[in-house]
Amino acid sequence: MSPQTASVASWPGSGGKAETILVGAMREFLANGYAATSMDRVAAAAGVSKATVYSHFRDKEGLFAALVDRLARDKFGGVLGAGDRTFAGEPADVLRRLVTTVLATIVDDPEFLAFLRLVIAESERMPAVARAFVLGFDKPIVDGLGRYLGSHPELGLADPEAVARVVLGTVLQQVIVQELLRGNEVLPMDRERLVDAIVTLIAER
Amino acid sequence: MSPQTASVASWPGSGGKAETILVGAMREFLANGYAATSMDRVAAAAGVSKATVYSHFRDKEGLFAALVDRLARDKFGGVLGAGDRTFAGEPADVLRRLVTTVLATIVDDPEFLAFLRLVIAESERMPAVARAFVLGFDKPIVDGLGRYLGSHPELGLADPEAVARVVLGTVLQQVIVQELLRGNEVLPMDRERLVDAIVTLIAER
DNA sequence: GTCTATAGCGGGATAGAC
DNA sequence: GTCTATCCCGCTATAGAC
Repeated sequence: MSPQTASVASWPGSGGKAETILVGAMREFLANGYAATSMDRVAAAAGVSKATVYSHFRDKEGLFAALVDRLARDKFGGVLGAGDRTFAGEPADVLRRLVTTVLATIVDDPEFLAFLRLVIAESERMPAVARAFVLGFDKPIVDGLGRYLGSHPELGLADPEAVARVVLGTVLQQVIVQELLRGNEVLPMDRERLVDAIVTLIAER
Repeated sequence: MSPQTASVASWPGSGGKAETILVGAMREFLANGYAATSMDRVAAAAGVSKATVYSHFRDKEGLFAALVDRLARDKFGGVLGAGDRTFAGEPADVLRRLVTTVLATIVDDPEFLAFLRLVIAESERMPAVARAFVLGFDKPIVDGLGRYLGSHPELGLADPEAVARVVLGTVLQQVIVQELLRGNEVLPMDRERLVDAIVTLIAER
């Protein structure tokens, strides 16, 4: 309906407050998690009263669902936003570009990191959110890269889709262990070494 | 006043209730997360009164810390428990055995899965827990496998430690995407294909 | 040590004025 | 639509009996 950007935009009939509330809710939920976030804090963060929050969203779960929907739209576009150019060129170049881009997109975006943590944290109680994350984030990468690798028989890959999982895993490991779990403080690993390693394993020998 | 140390206060067979309380707390915290778990539910799950819980643990945070300590001891031993035999033999065999064992250890243990989810969920508010997880789980695998790969120059790996991260990432990806995020329902992938893929990439070509 | 009972507070959600 | 004020419940933590 409304292809919105990240800036403040109006929603027909809402006077723009739903947007303000969502922004406040985003800060609180991403910082504290679902259970530890109170509707009082959401209202305060948005600069409105609690009753106003409830006039725009049915309850806490409804607000959270709207927030997840919004974050999914905002964040998933960036990863494969380059479109057809993402999977164009020599395998080594494509792999290096894809891994570097995905890593930078997540690691350098604190909101994306907090979003990932929140989705994992609530995956048991909100499985629909978890599935939406897999469909919007993991599936495009695995499918796109799997098809690309499969279309290059000179790589000699018996199971390109499984290899795409290895690539995705390399990225996820860096994001989760080094960033979310603060592994950088006790078990450092530069992104560049990881990129070199995965590119070499698949396309440069 | 009471036996309130940071470590486990009693053992099975010692007749203590701290053990019973920890077992009840484990079920509740692993199922509901930290904030959504109430001390009433912990007491009920353990079959004691709330005051008894507070006589053995200073507060909710202290109980949680003792629980994490306990889970770390119980779970981290299993992964590399085989000891020296873990990194003995031909690279392809070692890799296949290691990945298969670690995957089975985590995926087939709902408690380990819930523990991992909990550690990620609370990693922002409890960074010490996150670091302990990295040191107890990731570091032994990365260091051990990295040294092993480095001691086999016939594999032609320029950066064995980074390759060890790729292996760890392959495992983590399967655990997080397929199990925690329920990817199996929308984006299936068998463990065997993943194991074959990573072994082939590193040691069989 | 363990219980029952309760203090004290903050949570989600709503009523009613404007 | 938006506010203030409030209801009612469940939470953490403790007091006091035994």
